[in-house]
Amino acid sequence: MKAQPLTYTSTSMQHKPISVLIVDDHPMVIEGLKTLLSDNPRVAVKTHFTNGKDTLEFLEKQIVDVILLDVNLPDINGVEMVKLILNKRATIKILGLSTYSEPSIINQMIKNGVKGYLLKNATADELVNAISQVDQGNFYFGTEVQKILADSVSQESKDIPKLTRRETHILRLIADGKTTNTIAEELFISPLTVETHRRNLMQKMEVSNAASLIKIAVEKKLI
Amino acid sequence: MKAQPLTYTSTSMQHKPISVLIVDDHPMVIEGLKTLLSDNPRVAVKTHFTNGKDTLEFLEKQIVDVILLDVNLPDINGVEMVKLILNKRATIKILGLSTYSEPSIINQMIKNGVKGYLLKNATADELVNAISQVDQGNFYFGTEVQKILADSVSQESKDIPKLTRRETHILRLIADGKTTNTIAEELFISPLTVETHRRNLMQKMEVSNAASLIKIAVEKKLI
DNA sequence: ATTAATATACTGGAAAACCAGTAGAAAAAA
DNA sequence: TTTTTTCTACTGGTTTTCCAGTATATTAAT
Repeated sequence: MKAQPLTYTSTSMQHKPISVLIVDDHPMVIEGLKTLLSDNPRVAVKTHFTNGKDTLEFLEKQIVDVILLDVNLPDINGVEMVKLILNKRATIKILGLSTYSEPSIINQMIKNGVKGYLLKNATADELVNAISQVDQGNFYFGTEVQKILADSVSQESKDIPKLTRRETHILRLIADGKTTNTIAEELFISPLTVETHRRNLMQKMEVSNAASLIKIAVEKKLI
Repeated sequence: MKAQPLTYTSTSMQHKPISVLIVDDHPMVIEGLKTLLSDNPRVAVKTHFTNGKDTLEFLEKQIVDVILLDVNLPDINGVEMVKLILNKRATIKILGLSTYSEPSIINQMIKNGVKGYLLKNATADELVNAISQVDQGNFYFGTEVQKILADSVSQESKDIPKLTRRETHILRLIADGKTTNTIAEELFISPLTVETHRRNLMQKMEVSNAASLIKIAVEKKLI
């Protein structure tokens, strides 16, 4: 059942295999991935590298469909790598790989254009599914990764102090870069009142200046 | 084969079909989706609704695996619906549906927790794949949707004045709510220097206070 | 009807930000 | 190597924010 090289089915037909490049500074991981993928005729591991520089050089001349990219390379960090690779070869699908899942890094990598993210404890099935999905141009993020991302998001939008309507309004105006006096004029109230609101806002947001106030407000999409 | 309740296969076992709820105010679309999905035994369309209220009422008592949710409902807008649905039933996977792809709305819906987004010109294969992926807890965003999202991102980060490395660094620190003196101490430079950088930043960003500076910086994802 | 929350407004003083102009040293680009 | 950019630093003065209180009229909520 698994020995048949040519098995066409209606939906998932498998033209030529997906060419994959593995980039990881840990040889053990490389071998592990190769083994896991060797069973599957839909995937062909083309070669591998253990650092960023060699990878980029290789990509000058050759191309692959999908890159399994470890986040922790010795020479160039993962976030930067994604940018450099896509700069060179915009069509390559990059699948981030990491043992741990640090939300900020994952977020940055997504921003830079990775198509998916896998933890290294992924099963063979997950691995193949992920490769196949990103090869088709879709995203793939493992359940655990999603959970971590969701956590970081919910943390972002959690404990947002409830602002009164007036406070929200004034916060928006502050964020627009308007001065206390301008706001006061606009709202037909005393500048001192605006000041008080600003202070209350800062207290509620637990910050000590308007800068942080606005940063938080913008980030939490309060305005 | 389909009558057997227990059929385990190694990889793609198809327990019971994925139960799907269609929510769209356009009957034509509903029928179209039903037809497209009727061919596939892995998907079972449970029922459909043409507005948000009925959908939410239904979900009080019953549950489905995946909801195909149109963005333009007559009573409740799509973004709001996602929030309301997930509030009630956090485990339901929502797949956004829309004829056009408005970046801002898509972004908001993603933020609110949709697992995927499909344009209405999707093929049957895409549709089934999307449903299957989100049912498994993965994300699915069609190629076209991704392109639109990428565009909106690049637009966000365009015409950003080029900041020097030092300026970027200091901007980040300012946005963190640190005072000039703190920054100076951290960077082992004079507060006056920090001041100069701040001024240059404001000039480059064409604003007249730190508030606007940070707002723009955060919005354009410079930091 | 009473309590609680919200929006309003003030004083007065310390700290920080903002503005305008100048200028030398170091690093990068030509 | 010369030029340009970037990073550094200063003077001196104005404006704004920030802090710590206090207090009253108007709304909501109980």
